Amino acid sequence: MSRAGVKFEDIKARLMKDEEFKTEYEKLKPRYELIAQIIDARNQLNITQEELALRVGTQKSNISRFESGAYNPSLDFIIKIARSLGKEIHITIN
Amino acid sequence: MSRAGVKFEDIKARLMKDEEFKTEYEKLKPRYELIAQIIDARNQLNITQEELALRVGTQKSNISRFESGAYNPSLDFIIKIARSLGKEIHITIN
DNA sequence: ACAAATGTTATCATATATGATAACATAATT
DNA sequence: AATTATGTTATCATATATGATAACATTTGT
Repeated sequence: MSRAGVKFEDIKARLMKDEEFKTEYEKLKPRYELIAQIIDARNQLNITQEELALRVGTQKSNISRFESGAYNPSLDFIIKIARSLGKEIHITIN
Repeated sequence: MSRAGVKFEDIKARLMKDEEFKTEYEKLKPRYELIAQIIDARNQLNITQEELALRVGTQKSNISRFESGAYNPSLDFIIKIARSLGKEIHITIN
């Protein structure tokens, strides 16, 4: 159909990818937002990853791993971190 | 000291246990509150564990296991369930 | 009371989170 | 620039979450 350089198939593929990306992002959003809050809170308290690790009862490498968002933490781990920062965690769905 | 039947050591042990219980409960509270919300939402939609499992892409036994609170779910699992119920999940610390 | 639907529990296999240690990279301080 | 503090990445062992299936229990509806 189109004589221009861009083919529909390509556009569709691109849009699909955007959709996929959006869906993936939506799935990961809560995790990233949580991590951002945790990092903020740790910075507010001016404590290092190592100090936080100590309070949580784990290693600094695990805190770094968590803050990097590279994996899917358990609820307990999240709760422990929040509490170690003197924060309460609230989870709501709506 | 006391001639009564209840010994201080026993009272202390009891109080310690209460403290332990309280601490344990505080740790588990967010999990239970989340589960309660999930169960509520599922009931609102009038869908079975099996139907929810289908939407999540897992087995009904896993949903039952989750709703029973018997284990420590991953963040992704929680998010998937919430989304499958048409809900957004919000996690805040403060 | 019976049957069907729904929820629970047990079990196994597999994937992955976490604990733990060490090496490395980067930033901060002097 | 050199040292120290902080954060990152890699790796391994172990515990546990999850997928999956099946048997069982309980509730619901007729």
